[in-house]
Amino acid sequence: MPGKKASPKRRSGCPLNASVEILGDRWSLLIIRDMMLRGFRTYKEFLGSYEGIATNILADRLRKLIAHGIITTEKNPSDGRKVIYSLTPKGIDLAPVLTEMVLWAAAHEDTANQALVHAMRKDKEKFTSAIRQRWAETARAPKRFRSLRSQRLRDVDARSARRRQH
Amino acid sequence: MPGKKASPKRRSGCPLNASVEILGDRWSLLIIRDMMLRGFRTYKEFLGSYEGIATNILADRLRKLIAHGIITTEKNPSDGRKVIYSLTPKGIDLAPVLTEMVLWAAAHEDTANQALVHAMRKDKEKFTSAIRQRWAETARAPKRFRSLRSQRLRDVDARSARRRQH
DNA sequence: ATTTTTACTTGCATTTTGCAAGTAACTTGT
DNA sequence: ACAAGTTACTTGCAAAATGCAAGTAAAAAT
Repeated sequence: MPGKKASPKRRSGCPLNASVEILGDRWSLLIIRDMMLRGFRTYKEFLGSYEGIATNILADRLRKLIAHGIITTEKNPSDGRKVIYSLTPKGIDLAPVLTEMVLWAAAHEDTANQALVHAMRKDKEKFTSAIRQRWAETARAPKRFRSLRSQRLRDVDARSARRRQH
Repeated sequence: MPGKKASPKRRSGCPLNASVEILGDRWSLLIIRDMMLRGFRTYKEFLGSYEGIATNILADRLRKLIAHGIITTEKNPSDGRKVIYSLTPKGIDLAPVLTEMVLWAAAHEDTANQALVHAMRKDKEKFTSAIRQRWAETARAPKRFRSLRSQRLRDVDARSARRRQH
């Protein structure tokens, strides 16, 4: 397998350890969520997400996700300021991880977003393949991300407006 | 639902955010792994695990996992020094999360433990229910944890001996 | 030409992590 | 009974990661 490279200093060869070293922080998976479920593709969108990531942390996490081959960047040809972030196949493959984490929390913690949870619980396979499908579409036509609306993270959708002003 | 309590200050109601706030660090899921897959139940065993967690961090993580209802403690009646840690149903329900994280890393990173990965990939349902089953057994008879041997994390099993001496 | 937008970087305080060295309660060996 | 482990931690301190506010450069809009 050509793409598989071992990180120079990993604590162990255990696959779970690899996952935890790559994704085990408070922000990386939320960025993936925003891309996968909300169709976010720009720095500004990530910054505006409800949980309120700090700009330096966001830059750092995006850099690391790129380094791990989970996302890629390209310039927006119609607007030279914008950088478009996309999920790679490796990134899209995180859908099942995300799904299980959502279902676990929904089952055991007090959380919002019942619509999303129901959709996931009803048919995991269908849900993850829908994400895959939708992402493949938007890769060609980056604008349309409408079809997921009804299943989106409502509380996050509600107001992305809680960002610190300066 | 009686058991579901919201953490006082959570960044958002999104279930993924809840998971990430509870499990999103470099150690918590490794402790769960050691309990679930290796049958570890004491502080000393966790300390000796291959990745080499620091003792103060371990104490902190165990405290937090208890606070979140993922594990519980009881004293070993035959040896008053020992504390026995056990997974709660909430903790056992992390098996699918763990499984997907293992499969993701196995697919995209250079990792060891092909036996475990094959077993998981072949039949996820079977694997997680086997863990559930096995844990239910060991809850009654804490000693026997033999049946998982063949599927265990080999590199972790290999030598738990790399602990810093002082 | 000036202002605004976008994607960042920089500096600094706070928090978390990691390492080494204790310590208290209990058990084991003599 | 008593010294010597064992076990499950705690404490102190240095290093790294995080979070906040402010700044900057390039491109676009006015």
